[in-house]
Amino acid sequence: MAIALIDGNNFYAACEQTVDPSLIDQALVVLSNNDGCVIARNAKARCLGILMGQPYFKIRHEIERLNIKVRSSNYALYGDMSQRLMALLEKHCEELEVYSIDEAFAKINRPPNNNLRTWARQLRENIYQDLGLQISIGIGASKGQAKLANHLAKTMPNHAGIYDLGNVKDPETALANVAIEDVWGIGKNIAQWCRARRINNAKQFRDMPSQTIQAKWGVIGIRLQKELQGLSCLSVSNKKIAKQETCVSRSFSKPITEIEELRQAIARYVVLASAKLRKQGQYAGTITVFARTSAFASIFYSRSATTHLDLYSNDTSVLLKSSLGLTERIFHPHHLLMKAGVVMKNLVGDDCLQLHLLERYSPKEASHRKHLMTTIDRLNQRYGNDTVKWAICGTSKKLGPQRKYLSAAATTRLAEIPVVNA
DNA sequence: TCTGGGGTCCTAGGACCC
DNA sequence: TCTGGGGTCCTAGGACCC
Repeated sequence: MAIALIDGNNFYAACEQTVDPSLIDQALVVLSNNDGCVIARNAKARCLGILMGQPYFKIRHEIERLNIKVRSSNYALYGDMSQRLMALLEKHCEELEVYSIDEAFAKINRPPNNNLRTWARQLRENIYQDLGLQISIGIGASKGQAKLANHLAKTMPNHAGIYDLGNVKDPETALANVAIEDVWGIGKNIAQWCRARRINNAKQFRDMPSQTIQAKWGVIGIRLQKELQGLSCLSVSNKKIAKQETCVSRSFSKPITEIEELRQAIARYVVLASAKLRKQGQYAGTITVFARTSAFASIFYSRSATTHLDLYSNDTSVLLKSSLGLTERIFHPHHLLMKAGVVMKNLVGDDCLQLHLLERYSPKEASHRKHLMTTIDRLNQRYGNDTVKWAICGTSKKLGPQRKYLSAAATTRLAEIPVVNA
């Protein structure tokens, strides 16, 4: 059994190009919420030296000078394209684990001749034909190897987006060519630690004494190493695992200094988080709200406050009541607050919801409330997020994100479908 | 002036219990 | 002066991912 990692190349940028043909052949970057920094770019923009994570305001002039196109992130579009991609992959793989918006692990049986290239090539063709998206496929004996192979599929131009660590001539050299920073699971800190010990690439990490790794990085480090050695420690599973927490947070487009504004912001996030809970079929037992200055502020300020609910809930008005009471505890009038959020924790599913002697509502009321929430969710889903609003959320523009370069909801809104002139 | 958002897993240490 | 041992639960913080 082999494991493949399949992902969309430059996914966000590619999605933008599929719905706007004028972007094809152009260098393109996609910005984060609030048009903060670069979170995706296509090959052309990369060649022009645009890096991931660069703050937009720092490179705006350069981007204009180089005539690079810019888009604000459009998650409705990416989410929808992702669903289509995953549905297609499911058809072509034995077992599929959706790992992120543009990635999935797949289990595949190796054919007797050990050659999976034919399967992979066919899959790439199908996806391109149906969605206009390019994918890369990495194959190995474990998730770690599959990730590594996927990296090689992208960086070795003569492999046409497919790399099978279990069926190539010289995997050792390829491994030695993967910088330690590019290994899945190795971030800034572990990489720094490795470099200091002259462990500079994936091969050296795989072969270093495991006791050394164990002593510093514990089970996580050991697991990483074993995965690279081809010993599978992380299983591939298509089961949806219930979330342990759910968070909604945003940066503001301008700093806020009034408690009323903070209250509105928290209210908006609670409304979104409650809808998320209902979609996931979960109820929260604990709510944390937080507010902070910009991470780059001269004096950093950050406060959080937590409350435990008497009864688990996913009813927006119940959660609003509990969380708004916490706002005073996190507000500070002399700090320019730039970001706030709410975290729902201690989540339980429909199936293991404990009944309580002192139920909040009578059975009849409870059923009414549930019906009300479902109706609100449906209306908002169908006609857009703010169709039914809670008055407490207010109308302040500061709290909404800045998205100057937003593309159309081309796949999720009938009125915005791209028009093709024959 | 402007620097994203939403997650997971693991560990250490404190509080508390018997 | 002496001041146990073993366990659980919770939280904060570190590290990482896309």
